[in-house]
Amino acid sequence: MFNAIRKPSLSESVYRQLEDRILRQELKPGDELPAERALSGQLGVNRGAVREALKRLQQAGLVAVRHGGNSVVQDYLEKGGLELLPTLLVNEKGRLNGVVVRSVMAMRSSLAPDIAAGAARKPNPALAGELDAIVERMRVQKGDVKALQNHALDFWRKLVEHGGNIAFRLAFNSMTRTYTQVWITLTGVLAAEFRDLDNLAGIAAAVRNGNAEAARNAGRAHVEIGRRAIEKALDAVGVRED
Amino acid sequence: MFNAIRKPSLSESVYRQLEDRILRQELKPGDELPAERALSGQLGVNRGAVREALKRLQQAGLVAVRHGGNSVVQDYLEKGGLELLPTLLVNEKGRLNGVVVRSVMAMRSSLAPDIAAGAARKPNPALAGELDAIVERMRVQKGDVKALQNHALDFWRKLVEHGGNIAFRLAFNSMTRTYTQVWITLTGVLAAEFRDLDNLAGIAAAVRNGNAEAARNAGRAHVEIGRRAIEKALDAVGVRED
DNA sequence: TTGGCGCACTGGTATGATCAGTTGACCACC
DNA sequence: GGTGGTCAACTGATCATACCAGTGCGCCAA
Repeated sequence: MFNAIRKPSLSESVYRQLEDRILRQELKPGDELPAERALSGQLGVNRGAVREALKRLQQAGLVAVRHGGNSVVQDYLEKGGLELLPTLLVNEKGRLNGVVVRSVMAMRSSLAPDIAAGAARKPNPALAGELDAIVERMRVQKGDVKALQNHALDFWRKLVEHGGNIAFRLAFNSMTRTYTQVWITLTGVLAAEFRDLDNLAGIAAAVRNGNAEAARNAGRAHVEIGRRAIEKALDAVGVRED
Repeated sequence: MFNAIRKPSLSESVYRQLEDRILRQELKPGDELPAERALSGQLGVNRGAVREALKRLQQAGLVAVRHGGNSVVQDYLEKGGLELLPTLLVNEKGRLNGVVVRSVMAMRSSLAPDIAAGAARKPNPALAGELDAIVERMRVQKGDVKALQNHALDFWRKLVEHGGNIAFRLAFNSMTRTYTQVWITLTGVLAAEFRDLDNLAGIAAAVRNGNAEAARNAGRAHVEIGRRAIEKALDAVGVRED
């Protein structure tokens, strides 16, 4: 296959640059940004592009725009949302930030059991059938880790789609975007989890019977496999505990 | 005290209007928006304001903007993040959406125990002291539910700030924004939780000793009180289970 | 000390022109 | 019939230049 060519717009480039500088702490909370006119001059773009970028930064909680005064950098730890995770995940050199990886995996471990339980609150043979089908495909392709990874993501997407919890679903979207950004890096590390078909089958069975507790336990056991694998990998690279 | 007066900008108004129409399903996924020039004409604002709003909608995952073609409404259930919760929480008449409330409370129940556990992973007497101080203030003001509500939020904010998990922290920000939007409505409903100082004190003690499991259990017990209260209130109003 | 005034900043809004990507109709070719 | 080229009519993207509106400061008179 071929990859589509995407040319980022000017305002997109401006946004990325400012977002990066703020998240990398080059611009600290309380700092004032240059005036829009000055910024557009320094960046060599028209003022409209700068304004579009500033509006997005404002929405992301990274800057505060005040009519009559300069824009001020905000503390993303107090104002930001989960959308920031993909950017926070990698540093300026494109290397993974271990602390952020740990955080995301911990959050996944918190939510996954309840996502599974939510989908299994009532018996749902139709959904269980779809889940079983995915597990079966994984069983067939047990040697192809990349295929397993795709199927695993599909499995959880189905669960969260049918759980009826919109907060879980929106959080899942943010976490998926974070995850897919380091997709290839984690393929190998999470292989052990991808091969744990027993717990996935257990979740499917629990969904069929409407056994929320069984789904919760199987879900917890499943994602803990991946979490431990990540911890082990991070320890090996020497990322400190906190 | 007095409340500051804020006059929304044009692009803000445009954004709100389009966001609302999309989240209320008036504009469905796949629908094409009018051209920017047409939209600015219909809304009676300049094109820049429309473009600034569209950039924000794009960032929120609500529309896809394509050079050469019209912008297309996206499925927020697939593309949106937690930032959408505050808007989803209330319908066109300003009434609470019970399904969304349930979702948020469920997510809170998932995260809170692990947030408490994260803060208690290692002994932290300093933090424990601050937490105890908050609990003590709550004990003194036991009759003032609004004050209790503020202190409870402070308590959890301190926990999540010191837990070292950035994903929890960013999710907490989104949930807090959702929560504060219906602050007064929930004051009375959650009163029972606010008065449960025993579990909060238990969390503080666990933080002091570095007893993560104790913190997790106390946290779970605490938020479950509020969750059950919400469920009861929703049932009374006749919001169906799913 | 207080309040009013004015200037010099800032962001907010408006307009009109031009560049650039997308689509579909049309047509000449093989 | 399928291929590829051309062109016109859309669309968004970028630009330049005004002017309106809010903020903060210094100044000065009451």
